[in-house]
Amino acid sequence: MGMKERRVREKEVVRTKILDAARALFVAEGYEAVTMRKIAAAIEYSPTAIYLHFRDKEAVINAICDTDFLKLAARFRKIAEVADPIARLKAAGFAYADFAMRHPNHYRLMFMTPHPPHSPDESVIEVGNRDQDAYAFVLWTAAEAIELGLLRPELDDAELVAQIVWAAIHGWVSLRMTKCNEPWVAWRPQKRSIEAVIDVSIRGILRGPAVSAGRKLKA
Amino acid sequence: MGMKERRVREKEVVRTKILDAARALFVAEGYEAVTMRKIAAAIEYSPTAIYLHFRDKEAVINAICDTDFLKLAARFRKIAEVADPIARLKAAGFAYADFAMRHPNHYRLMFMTPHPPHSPDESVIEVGNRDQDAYAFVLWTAAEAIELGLLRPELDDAELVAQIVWAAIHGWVSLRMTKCNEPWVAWRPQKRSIEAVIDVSIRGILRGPAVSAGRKLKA
DNA sequence: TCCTAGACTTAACGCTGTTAAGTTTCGGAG
DNA sequence: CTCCGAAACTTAACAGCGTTAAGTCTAGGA
Repeated sequence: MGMKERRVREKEVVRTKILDAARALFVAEGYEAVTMRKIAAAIEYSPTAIYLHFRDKEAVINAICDTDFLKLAARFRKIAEVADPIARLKAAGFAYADFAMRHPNHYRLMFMTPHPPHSPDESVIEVGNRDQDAYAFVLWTAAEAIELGLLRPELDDAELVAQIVWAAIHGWVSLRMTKCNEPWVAWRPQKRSIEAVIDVSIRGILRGPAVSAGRKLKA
Repeated sequence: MGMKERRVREKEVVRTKILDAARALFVAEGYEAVTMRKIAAAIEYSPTAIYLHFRDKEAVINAICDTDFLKLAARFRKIAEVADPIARLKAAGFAYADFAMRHPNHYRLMFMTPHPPHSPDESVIEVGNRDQDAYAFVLWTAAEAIELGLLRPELDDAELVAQIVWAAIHGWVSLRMTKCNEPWVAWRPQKRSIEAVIDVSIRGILRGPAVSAGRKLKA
């Protein structure tokens, strides 16, 4: 009976081999360096064997990114316990930046290269579920901050607020990644720098400290 | 006598043909779509002819980006006339975002893909000259804002301030570019969105309105 | 008239992702 | 036990890429 299941299990083994070999290449040298032939050589199969397990090269690398991004989701799940939405937003910002800097090639592929409209059905990640989808998490937190009246009254749109803070942190991350070795920009220490970015973003959206609602400059 | 100059002139013509053909491909379809063979076909030369005018494919595309980026520099030169550094920073932010959205492929190549340490001698752009180098422009403006005491006292580092606002706007631009068609993020109208990003960044770095120096929360 | 320098082409190399066709292996049915 | 069919895998190839070595052709200068 269990014959079929054994076959499935064996196939799963090869699939995992492929993913592990591809991941090693990917984290070390990035998308371009991952070659069907190199993966094949690493696992001692022929290049075409990979196509029995994945539709194409993109599918291989998407599988890697999907599984690895669940680790970020796990960290977010912890952060979700923070009650204060502002503190939560800050914590998420740090976690996001830290994750990105630790997995630069994953990050680059997922957030810095354009893709054909991602078909959600073939991904593990559940869109809109804030335990799996980082954007949904930020959106949820922004909505809560608005509801508690913590933000400036113009910022009544959670989607907009989420996009603002996401942009700031993503901008910091991606500039660091692509321009880290440029001689014409003097990067400050990573910790100090990301702290400043998060601090400025939060202050920028926050309702001013003890300034009564009516007293705002229009400039 | 003028024979040599004529030869030089003729060579320049071919060089320009190459650049024009390559630019057309580049703006329409991006780096990957620019192929030595396609350029060659467009100008009715053999692919190898291109190598008589450019070291390699990268050199062709760098030449395009360099010349086109001088247009951004021209806009910045106008903005340099704005006296108030805060207003100048805002104006530069809008100009930067506008330029990026109008030349997405240029922008992607220059700011969203990693390069081997750029050798400055073979580029037209003069690093550190704020009339040609956009980063130098922002740096200069940030330094002036600090000097005039317009920013929060912790932000006494022009380089850091420049990086913060650059990150925010670059983040907005690059997210828009790569994730513009994602169904899971509801982008707000471009104008409203970039205005919010710039507004939040500026408010985040600005000394609070009429809050005396001693009264800041440490949280 | 001959020579040389430069512009250009042809043919090729080694690499890529991908596919059509062929081989090998093996559990299950007759 | 034999045969079949399906699944796993390989070999060989295609079309494309950037790049280069070698050869051709043209025209100005001696």
